[in-house]
Amino acid sequence: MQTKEKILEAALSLYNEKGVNTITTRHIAASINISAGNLHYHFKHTDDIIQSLYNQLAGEFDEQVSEMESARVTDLSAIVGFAEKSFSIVYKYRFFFLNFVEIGNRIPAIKKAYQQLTARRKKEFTGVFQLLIRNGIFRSDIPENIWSALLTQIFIVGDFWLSNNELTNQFQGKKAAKEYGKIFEAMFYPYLK
Amino acid sequence: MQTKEKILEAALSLYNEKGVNTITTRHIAASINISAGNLHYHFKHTDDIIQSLYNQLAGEFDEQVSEMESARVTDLSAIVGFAEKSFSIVYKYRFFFLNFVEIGNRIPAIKKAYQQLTARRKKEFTGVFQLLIRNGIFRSDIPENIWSALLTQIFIVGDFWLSNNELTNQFQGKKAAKEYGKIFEAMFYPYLK
DNA sequence: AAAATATTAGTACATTTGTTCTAAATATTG
DNA sequence: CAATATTTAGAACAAATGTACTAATATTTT
Repeated sequence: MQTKEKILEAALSLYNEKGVNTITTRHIAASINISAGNLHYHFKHTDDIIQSLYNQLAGEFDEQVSEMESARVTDLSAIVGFAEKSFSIVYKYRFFFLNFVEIGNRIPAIKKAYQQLTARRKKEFTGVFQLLIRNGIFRSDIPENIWSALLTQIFIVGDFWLSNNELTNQFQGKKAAKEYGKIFEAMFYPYLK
Repeated sequence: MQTKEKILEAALSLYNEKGVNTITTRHIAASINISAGNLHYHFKHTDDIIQSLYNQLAGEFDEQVSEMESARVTDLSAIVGFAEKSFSIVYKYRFFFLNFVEIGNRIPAIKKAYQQLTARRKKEFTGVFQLLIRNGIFRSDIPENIWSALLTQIFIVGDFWLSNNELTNQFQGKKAAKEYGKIFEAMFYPYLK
């Protein structure tokens, strides 16, 4: 494996484990037995590492939105399936979501990219909702502004379930994604016909 | 005003404005024209300042939960009222909520206190839900696990609406609380009879 | 194989930060 | 008013951090 990849892999692992603010380039370098100088040859600035990891994350989300685009959504299970995939991406890159605001402020390009990604995902979800209403899965008596609010709720829960877990339940490892998956799924229950 | 109070006031203001991680004790001291040495006479450690601010925050929340306890909740407007109050407390101490996980990990006493507070608020909300079902405001055909999931959703949205705003909409000042208040209120809509 | 290029370790430096220490000034108490 | 305690400013320090620089080594190209 290339040094560059090794750095990214080690950084992700350490950031996830100890938090993005406690890990320095020296820690990352030491963990793969290279010098700090070498690390900075590959990534001039620490933020370049974080940016690279965000690009990975965004790539995986993009892929998932594309799948959603091309899939034929006929019932709730499709949404649940996408949610599961989202949750596992969030878990994989959890250090971002546990410090999202700070990272977004520190690296504006990340905030901007995230906004675009969110806009795209929102549009996708709106389409799915309309389809599920037409198919008689979702209630047809819900006003537009409630659907719109639901979308925001979905994104808040989708982005911050991990933070809630960290602060309260502290389910370990993949169990967290599983438990919060159920909570996420329950969001749709009262909208079912 | 006592120096100690001045420090807390300045810290809250600067933390809210620039984020808890970019502000140092020197910044806080400078902003009220005292020396860093003096500041550290009043607060030996930086974290003592944050802890003090958390105690203030928890006090205001406690007060609000107590009100909820004693109030006679007969319709949704009561919940909305409590939510508004919560939202304004969150806004007042926004730096916490924008970095909650990190602060909680850095100062375990805060995490612990927050968990207890959350437990108390959850119990309170559960009581209110039951009342509203009995009063025919909420639907009576919702299974227990869905109510329980709703509670968690409520706390996630209640704690992280600000983070979502920071990352996406960026409503300024009190407008943010107002807009997200609407989104919060909408959470209850599909549960209404 | 020689030359050019890329990669690496190690050192060094400037800055920042939390905190401690000292001595002066101020306020409080007897 | 004298003694005592509190508060304050300012200097000083050690540790940490990001990153630049240098020289050696390894790899690739010609």
